[in-house]
Amino acid sequence: MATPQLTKNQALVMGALTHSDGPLSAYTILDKLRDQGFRAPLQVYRALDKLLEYGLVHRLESLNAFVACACPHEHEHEHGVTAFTICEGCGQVTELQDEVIEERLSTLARAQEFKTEKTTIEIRGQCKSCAI
Amino acid sequence: MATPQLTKNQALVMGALTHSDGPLSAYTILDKLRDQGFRAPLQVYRALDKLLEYGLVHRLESLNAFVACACPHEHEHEHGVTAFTICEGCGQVTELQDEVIEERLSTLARAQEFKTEKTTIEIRGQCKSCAI
DNA sequence: CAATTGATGTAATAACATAACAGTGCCGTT
DNA sequence: AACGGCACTGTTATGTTATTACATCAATTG
Ligand SMILES: [Zn+2]
Ligand SMILES: [Zn+2]
Ligand SMILES: [Zn+2]
Ligand SMILES: [Zn+2]
Repeated sequence: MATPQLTKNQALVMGALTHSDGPLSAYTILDKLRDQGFRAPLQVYRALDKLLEYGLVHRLESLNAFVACACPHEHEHEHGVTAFTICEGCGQVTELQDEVIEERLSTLARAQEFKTEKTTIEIRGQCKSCAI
Repeated sequence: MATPQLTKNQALVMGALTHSDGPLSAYTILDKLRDQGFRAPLQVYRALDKLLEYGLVHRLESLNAFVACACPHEHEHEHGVTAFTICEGCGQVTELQDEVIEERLSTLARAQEFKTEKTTIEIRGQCKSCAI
C-alpha cells in the first residue's frame, strides 16, 4: 500500500493527529478542523479511511479513537501486528511490535485454519507515571 | 469475582446471549427481550456491566457486541488473557487462551512499567468454512 | 422504623458512524 | 474541444451505540 500524495482533507486530518499528543475521536478531529472548513463527520471519516488504508493512522477499537502511527519509517512496507498500551490516566498510547506474539498468533490461527485479516491488541491500564 | 445469584434482568440478558450462536449488540438484545418487558437500553447495559464483571460475558471491542463466555467452568477463578477469532463471514467467535501470549504481553508491559488492567486481543478474518 | 444499599424504570441526550445524492476537478480518449 | 470515467468533496439526513439524570422499589441492617 504505497502512500500517494495526500489530498487536502486527508492532510488536514493527518495534521490534527500528528499534532495531538494522544488519540482523537473523529468528532474531536471535526471540531479541531472547523476553522479549516470542515462541517460534517463524513469529511473526517472519509479521510480517516484512506489514512488507515495507507497505514499512517491506527484505529483504537477500545477507545473509538484514532492515533497517528508512531513508526513513520515503516509506511512503505506493511508493518506487522501492533500492540498498543493505552494509559487510562493520561491517555498516552505506545505502539509495540513483537515477533513472538505475531508468530504465536499466526500459529494459533493456522491451527484452526483461520485466515487472519486484521489483528487488534490493546492493553489498557496505567503507565509508569500514572500508576499510583 | 465470585458469581452471585443473577437478578431477573441479568438472567434474561445472559439467556439471550447463551441462546444466540454468536455475538449480539446491546440493542439487538434489547429487541429480543421486549416481550419480557425490556423497554430501554439501560436495562441491557446495566445487566451487561454486571455480567462482564462476573466474567460470564465478554465484550468484543471491534464489533461493539457481547458474547457469552465459552468457558463455563472457569467462572469462579478469573480466566487469563483471552484472544478471540471473529469470522467476518459467519460471525462465529472462538475463544483462545494462550500461555505464551499472556506471558509475553506481561513481559512487554513490565518492560515499560505499565500496569495492565485489561487486555483485548481480537483476530478478524475468515474461519475455515468461510475462507474461499 | 429509618437509613443504607443495590436494582430497576423512564426519558432525554450524547457520542459514534453511515447512507444517499449531488457536484466538482482531473485525466485519458475520441 | 467534447466526452466519459474516476476519485474526491459537500451536504443533509439517518442509523447505531452508550450515558446522564432522576424517580422508584425492594432487601438489609442497626
Ligand atoms: Zn504504527
Ligand atoms: Zn499515564
Ligand atoms: Zn471466556
Ligand atoms: Zn465463518
